[in-house]
Amino acid sequence: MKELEKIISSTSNISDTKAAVISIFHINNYIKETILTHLKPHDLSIEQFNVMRILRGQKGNPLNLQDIQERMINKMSNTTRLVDKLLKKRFVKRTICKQNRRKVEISITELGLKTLNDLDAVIDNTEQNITAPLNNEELKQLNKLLLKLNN
Amino acid sequence: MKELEKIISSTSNISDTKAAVISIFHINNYIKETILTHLKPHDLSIEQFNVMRILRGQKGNPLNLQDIQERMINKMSNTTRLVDKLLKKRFVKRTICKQNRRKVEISITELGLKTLNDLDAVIDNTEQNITAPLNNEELKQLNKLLLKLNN
DNA sequence: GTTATACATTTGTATATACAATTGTTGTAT
DNA sequence: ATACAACAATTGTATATACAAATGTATAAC
Repeated sequence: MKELEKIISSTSNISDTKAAVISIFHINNYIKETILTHLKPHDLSIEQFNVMRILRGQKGNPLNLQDIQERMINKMSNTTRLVDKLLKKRFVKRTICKQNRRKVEISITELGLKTLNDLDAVIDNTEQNITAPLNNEELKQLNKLLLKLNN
Repeated sequence: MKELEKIISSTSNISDTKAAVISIFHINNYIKETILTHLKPHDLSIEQFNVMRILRGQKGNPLNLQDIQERMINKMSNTTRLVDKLLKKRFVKRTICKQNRRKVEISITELGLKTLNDLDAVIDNTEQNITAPLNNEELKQLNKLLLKLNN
C-alpha cells in the first residue's frame, strides 16, 4: 500500500480534501478485502456478516426488514434477498409478524450465533492488525475526526 | 448521519479499533453516494470516473489495461468491460499496441476531457462539503493518520 | 362496507463486481 | 522451426447492487 503515498504526492498539488477522500477509499477497500478473506470460507459477504451481527445485538428480539435495512451500512442493497441467503445457510429464521402480517420478523439461529462466535476472534485480530500502525492516542484522535466527518 | 454516533456509543464497550472500522465504512459509503449523485447524469460510475481521471493524468500518453488496473482503487473489477463502457460513450479510444499486439492502448478523447472538466467543479465542491466539518489543521491531521493506516 | 391511500416486502431488470477459464500473442529453450 | 511457458486481454458465469414496479396487508375516509 506504499503506492498510495506516491499517488497522492505525485499528483501535482492535490488538495488536502482530495487526499483525504482518496485515502478513505483506499483504506476502506483494503479493510473490506482483508475481512472478506476470512468470511469467504463461511460463504458470507460483508453485508451478510454485518446483518448477522446486527441480529446478534438484539439478544433474541427479532427485527423486521426495515429495521435491518436502517442499520445496514449500505442502505440501498436488497435486504429481502440478503436475508434469503442467510436463510438458506440456516443462519437466521424468518416468521411473519402476528400483529402486522405485512412485516416479517428475522432472528439469528444457534448456528448463526456459533458461526459468528467462531469468526469474532479472527475478525478482531484482522481489525487490530489494520489499526496497528497507530498508537492508542492516534487511534482515538482518528475516531474523533471521523466522527466529526460523519455528522 | 447522527445515527453513527448512536450505533457506536450504544454498542456496549466497542473497541476504538472497531469504532474506526465502522466510521471508515460509513464515511466511505456517504462519500460514494454523494459523488455518484453528480456522476449519474453523465452515466458514469465511480470507477469509470476514476479511470477517466487516471487517463487525463497521463497528458496524452496512452495506458494499457494492466497499467490502468494497477492504478484503480478496486483492483478486482473488470477493466476490459469498464473501458468498453467508456468506449461506447466515446470518452476514451482504444488501439492495439504496435510493439506488442497483446496490449491495448487506452487514451482519453476530447469529449472525455470536456466531460471531466465539466465535472471537476461540482465534484470538488462536493468533496469540500464533506470535509467541511474539519478545519485545516484537523484535515491535515486526518490525512496524516490515514496515510499511516495505508502503509 | 367500499374505496383510496399508505405501508412492508417481494420481484424484475439492468448494471457492477469477483474470479475462473479461454483466446491470442510473444519470448525462449531445444 | 517447434514446443512450451509466460503474458495481456477477453469472455463466461455466479453473485451483488441499485432502483423501479408489483404484490399483499393495514389504516382511514366517506
